[in-house]
Amino acid sequence: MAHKSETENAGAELAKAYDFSAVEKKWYEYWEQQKKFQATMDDNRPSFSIVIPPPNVTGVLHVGHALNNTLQDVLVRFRRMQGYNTLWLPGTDHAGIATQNVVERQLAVENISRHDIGRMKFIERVWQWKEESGGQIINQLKRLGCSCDWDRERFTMDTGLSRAVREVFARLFNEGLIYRGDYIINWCPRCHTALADLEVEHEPTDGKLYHIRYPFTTEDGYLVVATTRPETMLGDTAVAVHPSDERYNELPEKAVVLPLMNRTIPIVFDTHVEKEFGTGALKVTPAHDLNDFEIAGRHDLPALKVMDDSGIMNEEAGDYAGMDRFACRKRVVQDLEKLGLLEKIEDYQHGVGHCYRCHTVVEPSLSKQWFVSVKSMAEKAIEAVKEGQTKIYPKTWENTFYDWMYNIRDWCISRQIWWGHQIPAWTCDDCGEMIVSSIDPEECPKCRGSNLVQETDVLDTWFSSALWPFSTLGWPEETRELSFFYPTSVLITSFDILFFWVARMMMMGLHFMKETPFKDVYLHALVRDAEGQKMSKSKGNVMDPLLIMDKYGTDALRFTMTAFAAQGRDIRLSEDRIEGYRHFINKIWNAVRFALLHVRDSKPIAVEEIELEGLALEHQWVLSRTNRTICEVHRGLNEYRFNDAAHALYQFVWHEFCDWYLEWIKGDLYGDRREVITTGRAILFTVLEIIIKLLHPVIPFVTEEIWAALPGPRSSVMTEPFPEEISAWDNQAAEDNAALFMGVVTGLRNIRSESGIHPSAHVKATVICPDENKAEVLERNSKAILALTRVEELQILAEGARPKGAASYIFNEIEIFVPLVGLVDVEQELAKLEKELGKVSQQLDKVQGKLGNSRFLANAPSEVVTGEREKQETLSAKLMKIRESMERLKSLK
RNA sequence: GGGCGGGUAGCUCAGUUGGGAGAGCAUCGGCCUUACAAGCCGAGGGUCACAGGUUCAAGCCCUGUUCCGCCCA
Repeated sequence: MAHKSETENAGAELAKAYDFSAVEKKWYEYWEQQKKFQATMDDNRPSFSIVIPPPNVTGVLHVGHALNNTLQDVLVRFRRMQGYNTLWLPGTDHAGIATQNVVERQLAVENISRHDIGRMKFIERVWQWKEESGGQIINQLKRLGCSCDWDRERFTMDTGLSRAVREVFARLFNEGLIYRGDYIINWCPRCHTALADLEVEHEPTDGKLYHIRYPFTTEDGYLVVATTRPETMLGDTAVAVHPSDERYNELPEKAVVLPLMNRTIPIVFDTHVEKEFGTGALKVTPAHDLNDFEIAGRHDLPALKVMDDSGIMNEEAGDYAGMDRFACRKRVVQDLEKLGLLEKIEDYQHGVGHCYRCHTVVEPSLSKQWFVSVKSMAEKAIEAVKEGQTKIYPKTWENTFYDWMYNIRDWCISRQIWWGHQIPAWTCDDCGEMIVSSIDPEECPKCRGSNLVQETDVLDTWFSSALWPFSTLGWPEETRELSFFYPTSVLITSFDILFFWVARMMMMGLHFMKETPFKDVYLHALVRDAEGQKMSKSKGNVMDPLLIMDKYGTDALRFTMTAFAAQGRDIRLSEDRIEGYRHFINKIWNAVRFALLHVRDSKPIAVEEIELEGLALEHQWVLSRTNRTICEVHRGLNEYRFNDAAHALYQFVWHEFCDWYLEWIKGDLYGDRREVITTGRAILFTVLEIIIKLLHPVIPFVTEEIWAALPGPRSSVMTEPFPEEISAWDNQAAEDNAALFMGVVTGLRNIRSESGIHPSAHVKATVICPDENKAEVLERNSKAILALTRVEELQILAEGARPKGAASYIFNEIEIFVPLVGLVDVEQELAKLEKELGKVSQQLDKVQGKLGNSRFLANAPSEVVTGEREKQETLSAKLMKIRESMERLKSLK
């Protein structure tokens, strides 16, 4: 046998433990350099595409990203290996408010505000910040191993996407689906901008419910209204009651005096008033409450703003002008108290809206804003899901999706900030004409004037994100990319942006591309800490994936994420789990080290060339198991059951390939029969290669390192064909026979362990197996049994006298004995058997109960009945053998 | 108030047309057996939240109760 010299690279010895740190960097650089991630566009291959949920340009990688992007990469690598034209398009989002906040904080250090430097300069600063420190997350995604096509990286503010945004805006405006108007919107007094309804987070807050008396104008008496925001009363223009509320059937007059302001305001009747709330009388503040605004519209009431954009009371607030809204609240309450107009104060828990960016309490406020009329688009999106053009996984989210889409309200898209896509609308200073256009107009189409002033508001960041699946592919141009990759294959994202993003992409995609943007949507869960708490900086329970990768390696993190990604359930992550999967990575590494000792001079057999007929049981078995694992991995990944795929791999690699197969074939490999050695090596090599390929999408780094160390010429495992089902390998008989073999081995090990026989002690064993075929299987594999159990001598008999002083184990109809000359602990053995007897007879009772039931026999399918009959036979045979064993032991006493 | 999800071993969770309760970790016992102590071998551990119903048969289907979590108003 010719040995290759130690210096040769292929098949070189691997280090004793896997050192991921050097390996990860090396391979990522290699992949990037070799352009392995680049999308292909071959006409004769199917396409698979994913657009990344663009992280905020201000973002840093958190565990949620790690989960999200691991799952995407698993699918992308899987499909790429399968030969699809695969595109994973990366990029970042300009994150209007968040980014503006970052740069404003920077300016604050220099003691300047954005207003000091003006809009142009400020935007320059933001771009400068973006170039210097934005997009850190891109490198962090690379660290995670993401195989994105980096040459196609996009940014929501880049030229192409900005063009798409303007195009969409202009078209929707011309179609009448974008309009501008005065409505109540959510205003953040800190960010100085409007927010969409979705951008407001409602938090249960312990507040007060103030009951305030509004006296009648001439008569004695008063109406009592209840409010949680008494400062808004300064802007009240009416009081409303329900027309069928008996308490207010006979009002002395139809007006009251607004306390503190001494203004007479009418009492109106409106069916939208909740009779059960408070006293049933509602103060109406049209400029600061959505419901009130709607009531005012029905009754033609004026709207009076009493607060400015910073939450400071304005001149309409009379004596309270200049006060902060919360200070004003206190003062108003004090003053009412003094006037004897405060009926009572109750503790009251209610949801208070906060800005999702800065957490300031949001103020509903009347304001002129731009809106998208989404009703008709929402209907199409609903239809697309109902018809299955887009499938949502897990399916349970479909209902939530419908529910929200049916109740959708127009989307406020204007933001009063500077960083973002400035709305492409101009007003002619000369004639007042409004011009909306995708390109900058040079003159007013109406009066030919050139004094055009552009709208200062910018668009909601989600407006540009909504276009992501087609704007990134070159729309509005009809590009080759669009024809290849739109609609995308699947969108993978977290459920918490189903409405923010997914729904809006659906609407825009259907509207402009006439086709849903993705065939599937997979919504994954939230990553929580070990206690199930949401991770947050303020709680201090965040786990930094970068530190995790430093400590345990990227592959360990990725495997953990994949293994825990069960549909519909949040992930509780703790370091213990990641550590556990690092052990798995190391296990693979060591299995390969072992294999390399043997396959160095071999090569794997081409799958179709394997002669299954004459193969030894261990090989037939492992091939059968390999094939089933291939199928399970396919199914798991096809159906987004990532955890199933990961568990199938873990179970097979560790507990079948390592624990059984490798131990089993040692006898072959270390034996002296050349053809046995050759076959053993070849099969081992074949299976090993399949395993590495199967694992690659989940754990790309270690598999690539291993792949390179395997003998033979080879390039990247990334571009190897992914293993497909090999149905010829499916072999139930081999699996049954292997189970028999394993049962006997386990029985012997059990006896050794339970009887306290030291692993190095020499023992002999007897197996009584009445079934000829089975006995023959055991006979053929008896050398392996000896090796795996460290038994010296094994007797396999069809029948015969059971040894008396022996420990025993009963496995189906097979009895296993290890004679313990004079050493057997009779009491202990009896106790063991007694326990076993109890278990078995309980099982038998259950089975006999069923078989004794005529309705069971009549109704159950025949294979179930047959199964129960077989079970009955096995169990009663076993029971008999246990009894016999016990008799023999008792005779020793 | 409305909707959704969950309650299965000590912990975290699988359990896909109803038909033998599973995994990982943890625990206990024994082992440095020539790939791996980041390992190997063996073992123990569950009224599947509770109550009822459908069925020959329920962790799974139906009804109710209860607790926890999330979303919306």
